[in-house]
Amino acid sequence: MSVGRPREFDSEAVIQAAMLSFWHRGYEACSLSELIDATGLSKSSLYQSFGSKKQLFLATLSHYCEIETKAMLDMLAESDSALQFFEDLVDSFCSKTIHHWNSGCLIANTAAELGQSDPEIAIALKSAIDLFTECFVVALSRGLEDGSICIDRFSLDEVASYLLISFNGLRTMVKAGMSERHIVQAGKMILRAL
Amino acid sequence: MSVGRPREFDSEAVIQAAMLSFWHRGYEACSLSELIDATGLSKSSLYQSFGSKKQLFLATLSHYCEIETKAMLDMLAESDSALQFFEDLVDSFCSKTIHHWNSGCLIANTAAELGQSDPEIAIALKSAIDLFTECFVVALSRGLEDGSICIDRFSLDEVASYLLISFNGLRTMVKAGMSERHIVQAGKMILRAL
DNA sequence: ATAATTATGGACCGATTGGTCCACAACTTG
DNA sequence: CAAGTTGTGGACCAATCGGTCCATAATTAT
Repeated sequence: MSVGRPREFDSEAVIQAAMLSFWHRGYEACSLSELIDATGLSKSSLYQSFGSKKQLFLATLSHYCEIETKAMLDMLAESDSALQFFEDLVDSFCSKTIHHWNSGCLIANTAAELGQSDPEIAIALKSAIDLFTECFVVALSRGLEDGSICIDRFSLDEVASYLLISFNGLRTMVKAGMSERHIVQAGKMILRAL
Repeated sequence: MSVGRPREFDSEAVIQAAMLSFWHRGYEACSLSELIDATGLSKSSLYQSFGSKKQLFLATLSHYCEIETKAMLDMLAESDSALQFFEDLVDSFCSKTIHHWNSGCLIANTAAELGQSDPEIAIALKSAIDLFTECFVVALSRGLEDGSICIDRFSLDEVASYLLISFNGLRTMVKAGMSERHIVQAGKMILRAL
């Protein structure tokens, strides 16, 4: 074990709490005092452990990618078919309309708010895109195997990108307050491409 | 003419300048001093004319809707067919990948950053969505007339919503730095629904 | 026990935030 | 010209921003 006073908090729990704050409020709007309240850490502990607000944010971004892709792959594994997986995924986006629990997708939010303005965040966004795309590629290829999905004229990663784009649009528009009927029908139209 | 000292600036030009600042930097990140620099107004003139940062933002939102929908309807009027119009629209989104001139769509950016957190902005977002949807409905019905577009199983406004959603996803992902090939191919897939 | 190391809380920092206020400039109307 | 009205620039404001620093607590290694 290392020398010195042991840390009194669970790093992952802290990142999880910070992630929720950033997710709900956006990067700029989420102040240090909010992060301190949410994580329960003192300012100095936060800075000692993560260096800066931006670095903490980058950590939450990669944590987000990790848990979201893991959740999707679990969901895929339990689905009867790949198509069913995608339908359930779309349903989960839409159902959040009702519960007012919607904060969109952290990646899409970050892309919209910060885009390419910061090089480090731009890199994180790019790798997040790649990760989610890869996740959908896995699902799509299972769909080709189990016959629930049919793809022609496009490659797997192109279709995966299409889904990523459409799903992000869907979640953002849910957040924007689009009517549930339009969201649900759009979800069906998106999946008609499969 | 009204009594008192006449104002020395053009309201629309000020809103246009403010719009560009908000668009490029986001609501929270765009500070008052930036707005003052961009508009050329003094702080007191800005507050006298618009009341607050938020109200100025609301004004820029409605200005954005006005000029963007007008531009789209002009584009539609000059298109050979409605399908051609949508293809050109998608091309215009994609070409911005190259020019690094991309700031996404102000409505989508605002939805992602602020969502339902502020009631007045939520209302503005809703009416923006309705306006853009209506714009697409017009284009789609022209497509039904000129035969360039075929719709079955869905109503006009549902397809319009689908396009709004997909286009917003597209523009956000351009901003996120997705590769041009994936963007272009996704654009094609989106339009396959028509 | 003591030295070394790390964690923590809180005081403190300059800069900036959105916003107010007021003296004065500039104009119209009588 | 005087009275009335509105626009403008800049001084000013409390609050908050992200961030630093340091004395002290808590632990391990010697």
